[in-house]
Amino acid sequence: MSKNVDFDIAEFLPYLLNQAAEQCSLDFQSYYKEKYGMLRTEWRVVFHLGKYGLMTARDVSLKAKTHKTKISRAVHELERKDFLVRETDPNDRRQERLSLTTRGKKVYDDLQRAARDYDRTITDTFKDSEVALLRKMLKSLIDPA
Amino acid sequence: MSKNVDFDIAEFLPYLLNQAAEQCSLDFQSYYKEKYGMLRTEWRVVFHLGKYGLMTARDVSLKAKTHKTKISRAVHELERKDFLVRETDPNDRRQERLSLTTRGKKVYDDLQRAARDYDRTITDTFKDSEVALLRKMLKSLIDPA
DNA sequence: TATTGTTATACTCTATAACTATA
DNA sequence: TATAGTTATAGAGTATAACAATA
Repeated sequence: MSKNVDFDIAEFLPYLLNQAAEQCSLDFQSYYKEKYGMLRTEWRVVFHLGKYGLMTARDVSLKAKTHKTKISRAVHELERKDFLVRETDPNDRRQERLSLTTRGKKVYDDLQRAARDYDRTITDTFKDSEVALLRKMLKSLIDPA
Repeated sequence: MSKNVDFDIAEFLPYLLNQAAEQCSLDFQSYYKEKYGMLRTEWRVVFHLGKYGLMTARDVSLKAKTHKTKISRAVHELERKDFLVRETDPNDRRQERLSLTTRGKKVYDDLQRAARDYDRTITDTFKDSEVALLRKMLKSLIDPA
């Protein structure tokens, strides 16, 4: 057999992160998927427009750390569902100013509340200091300094 | 605009978990993908067989918390790549006993070392107690008590 | 030449149902 | 009837290159 008997995949961080992310993703998906038929990138776009107001696709792409092709498709779908509108920037006609429709804003308010509730649910069992540390560590894993 | 100005998707746990998981996953993928052409479920199977020796697909499925259809395909691929062999259990001919080949064991040893190195790399900047807490919290998110 | 956004394409991953063969 | 494993299929997510329009 192997000499490295102490290594345990069940303790391997990429594995734990993947399982935890998948679990939480599935849980929260039930809000935006079943209620609004949205996909992951779509609610991310909605969240950004809801929080920051008018943005270009590029802005969202940078903020959400999501590739422009994903954003492009999500925007297209959200427009089709009447959750956002876009208008060409007259000063630079390559860009489009994206903003939520009234309907989109309602969806944002609803989802944002659901997100906050869900976040509370899963952090409930931990101390505030522990949750703060968790977030800090995750951010550091995402963006190694 | 919205009244809930304090909600920030950049602090939303499912979002942070997903980004961190994706980042780590990509990093570690370079080991098993580029070197051995393996996919995620494949190295998970290799890791389990490497650690626990002979197992059935069902055992792996339970241990790895991975659906049997994924395991089935991964096993098929690993067999094709000559990383594992299977033999029907004579006592219950529905089951197959899976085990790594000599080649598979070498791959396991190599990947396991790489995994440990990678795990050290990303936990290096944190205190041991912090890493322990991180793992504990991730496990609790995966399996809410 | 560079940038914004789109389209095409391929690959990976996930989820589910239907199936086989055995028990 | 139940279980181990397979196959088919669709949906979701990701990655990249090539492109049009504009700057």
